[in-house]
Amino acid sequence: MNKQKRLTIKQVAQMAGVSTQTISRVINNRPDVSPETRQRVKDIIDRYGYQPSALARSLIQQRNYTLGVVTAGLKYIGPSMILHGITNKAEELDYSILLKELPRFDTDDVEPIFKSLLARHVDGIIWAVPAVGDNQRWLKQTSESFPVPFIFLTAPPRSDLASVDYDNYLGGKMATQHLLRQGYQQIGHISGPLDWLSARQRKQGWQDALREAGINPDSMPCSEGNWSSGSGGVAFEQLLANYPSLEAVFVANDQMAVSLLRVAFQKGIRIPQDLAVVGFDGLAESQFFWPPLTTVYQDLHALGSTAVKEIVQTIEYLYEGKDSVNVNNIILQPQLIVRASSLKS
Amino acid sequence: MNKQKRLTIKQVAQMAGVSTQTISRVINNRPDVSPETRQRVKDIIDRYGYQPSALARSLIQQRNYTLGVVTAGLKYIGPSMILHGITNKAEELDYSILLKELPRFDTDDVEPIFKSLLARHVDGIIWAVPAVGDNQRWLKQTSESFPVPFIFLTAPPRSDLASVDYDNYLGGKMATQHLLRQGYQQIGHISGPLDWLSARQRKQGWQDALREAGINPDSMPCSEGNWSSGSGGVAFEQLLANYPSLEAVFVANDQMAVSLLRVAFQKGIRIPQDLAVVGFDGLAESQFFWPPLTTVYQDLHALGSTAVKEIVQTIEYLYEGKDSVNVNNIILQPQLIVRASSLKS
DNA sequence: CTGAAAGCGCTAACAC
DNA sequence: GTGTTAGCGCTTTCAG
Repeated sequence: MNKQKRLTIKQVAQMAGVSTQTISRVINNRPDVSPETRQRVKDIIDRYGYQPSALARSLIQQRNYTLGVVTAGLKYIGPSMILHGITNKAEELDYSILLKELPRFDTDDVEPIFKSLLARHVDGIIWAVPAVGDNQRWLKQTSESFPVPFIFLTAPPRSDLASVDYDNYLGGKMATQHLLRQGYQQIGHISGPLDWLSARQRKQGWQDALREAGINPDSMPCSEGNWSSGSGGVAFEQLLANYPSLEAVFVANDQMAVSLLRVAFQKGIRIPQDLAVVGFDGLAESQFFWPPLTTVYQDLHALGSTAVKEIVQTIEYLYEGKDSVNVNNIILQPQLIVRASSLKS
Repeated sequence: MNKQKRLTIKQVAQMAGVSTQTISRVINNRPDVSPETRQRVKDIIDRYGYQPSALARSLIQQRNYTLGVVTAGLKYIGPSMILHGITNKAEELDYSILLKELPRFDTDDVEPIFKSLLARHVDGIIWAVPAVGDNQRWLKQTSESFPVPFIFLTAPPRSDLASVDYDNYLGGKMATQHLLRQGYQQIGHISGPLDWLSARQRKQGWQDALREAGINPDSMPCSEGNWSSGSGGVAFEQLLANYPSLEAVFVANDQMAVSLLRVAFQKGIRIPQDLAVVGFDGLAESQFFWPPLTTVYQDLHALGSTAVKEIVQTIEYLYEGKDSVNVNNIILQPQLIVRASSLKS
C-alpha cells in the first residue's frame, strides 16, 4: 500500500506561488481573490486532490460539524432504525457522526463515553439509549451542566432537557381501544420487560384503556416477556393457563407476537376467530405473518432524523450567538395498522 | 443550558503553577515528573474535569485513533449486526468510529465519502457496503493508492486488498447438500436479487452441489426474490407453478422464508412432510417460525469485529514503521443449523 | 486584491 | 525534574 502523505495548505500555496491565505480564501469561497488566481489555485487543488484538514479547521474555529451519537443494542432492529434516521439526516445537514455503542442497555458508567466524545469536540450529543432500569440515574446529577447541546431519544419529558420520543402510552391505548371497539372484553397483555420505561408505558396504556371502558384492568391477565421471540410464546402459555376465557391479546412487540402465533397454531387456537392479536412496532415482516398482524407502527427513522434536526438547530443558534435556546420536548404519535389478526370477521 | 468553555492545558498549567509541558507529561503518564507535582496536577485535573483535546493531539501526532466506517442499509438487520461487531471491537481497542451510511446500496459516488473521512484524519477505513451491481467499480481505478489502510467486508478476495467475508458459496452448498443427504432430489432455489454478489454466490453453491450429486442444476427451478419477506412468497408461487413436483427449497434468506412458510400453509402444503425448507442468515427469530427453520448461520458480529481487529493491526504495524504489511483475505465459514423445517421424519 | 503575523490546544526536541 | 522553543494545518486579523 502506497501511503502517500496528505498535502498541506502550505505545499499547495507553494505550488501556486501564493500565500496560504489565498488558498484558504479559495477553499472557503471567500471574496477578495482575483478570478485568475482563484482558477489557478482550484486547478492545482483538483489535480493533486488536496483536501483541507477538518481537524485543523475545527481546532481554530471551535466547531467540528460532528455529532456524538450514543446507542445500545445495535443487534436489534429498533436501535438500528433510529441510527439509520440519524445518519441520513446528519449527512443531509453535512454533519459527521461519531458513534458509541454501550455494551449493555443498563450501563450507567457513562463518564468515559462523554469524555471521549467531548475530547473529540463533538458539537452536540444524541443519547439514543432506551431508558432501562436505572440507567438514566447519572442524568439527575449532571442535568444542567452539559458543555454541548444534548438530546434524549427516550426519556420522560423534562423542561430542562431536549427530547424526542414516541408516545408509547398512547400506542398501548390505541391497540387496546381498537380491540375494545371490535367488541372484545377479555383483553390480556404480554408486556415487555418492565424495567424498560417503554414497556411500562405500553402496559399503562392498556390498563387505562380498559379502565376507561369500565373494565377493571387488575381483573385482566398480564404476562411479562423480554422482547425476544421466544419469550412471547412462553408468556402466552402463562396467560392462557391463568385465564382460559381470553378473547384478545395486546402484545408489546411484534417479535413476541411471532411466537405467540406459532403457539396458538400448535394449540389449535385460530386467529382471529378464537383470539384477536395486536402487536407493536410495525416490523416490516409483520404483514407477512400468518395471519397478517395488526400492529402499532412507530417510524423510528423519523425519530432519528427529528433528533438530528433539533440538535443541529440548537447548535446553529448557539453559534449565532443566540444565548437562550428554548428546549423542545417532542412527542411523536404512533399509528395503528389494522390487519387480519384482530378483525372480528 | 450552561455552555462553559472547556479548559485548556494552558489554564491547567497556570493553576498548577507549572508549564504546559509538565501537564502534558502527567496526562500521558510519562516519567520525569516528581511525585508531588504529578499528584498536584492530577488533583487539579480531577477537580476541574479537564479533558485534553484529542483533536489537538491528533494534529500533532498525526494519529487519530479513529476508524472510518462506511455502511449501507442500516434499516436491515444484517448491516446493523456487522456494525454492532465493529463498534464493540473498536471500543475494546480504544478506537472511535466515524460513521457514514450510503443513501443506497448501489451508490457509486463514493468520492465525497472518502474526502470527508480523510479530511477528519481517520487512521483506516472499513468498507462494509455489500457488493451490489457495479457499486465497486470505483475500486478498480483507486486500487493501490489508499492513503490509509483499508478493509472490505464484502468483495471478491484480491491480493492487493484486505478483506473479510463469509463464504456464501459454501453456505449455499451446505444448505443444498444437507437436503440431498436427507434424500431429496427435486430441490429448487429462491435466490436473492442477482445483482448482489452474495445472492449469486449462494445460488452458485446450490447449483454446484446439485451438479456434484449428479443432478443437472438447469433442470431445477429457481426464482428470484429481493430479500424482503413479501418477495419470498411470490417467488415461491412461481416455483410451484413451474415445477409442481418440488420436494425441497433452499431460500437465500430467512426473511423470504417467512412468507414462503405462510404461503405453504395457506395452500395446505405441510412442511417438512410435503416440502423441506432451508433458509439462510440465521435470524434470531427463525427458530420460532412454524416449523422452526433450518438455516445457514453467519455470525455477522464476528465479521465486524474481525474487520476491526485486522485493520487496527495493520494501522499499528504502520505506525511502528514496518513498511510492508501483508494483506489478509479472511474467509469465515458459515454454519448449518438443522431444525424441523428440513427433517424427513 | 494579497500577504505576514499570531494563535487554536497540544506535544517533540531540546535546553537547563 | 522542569521549562522553552517550535510547529502540527489551518484561519483570523490586520497591514499594505
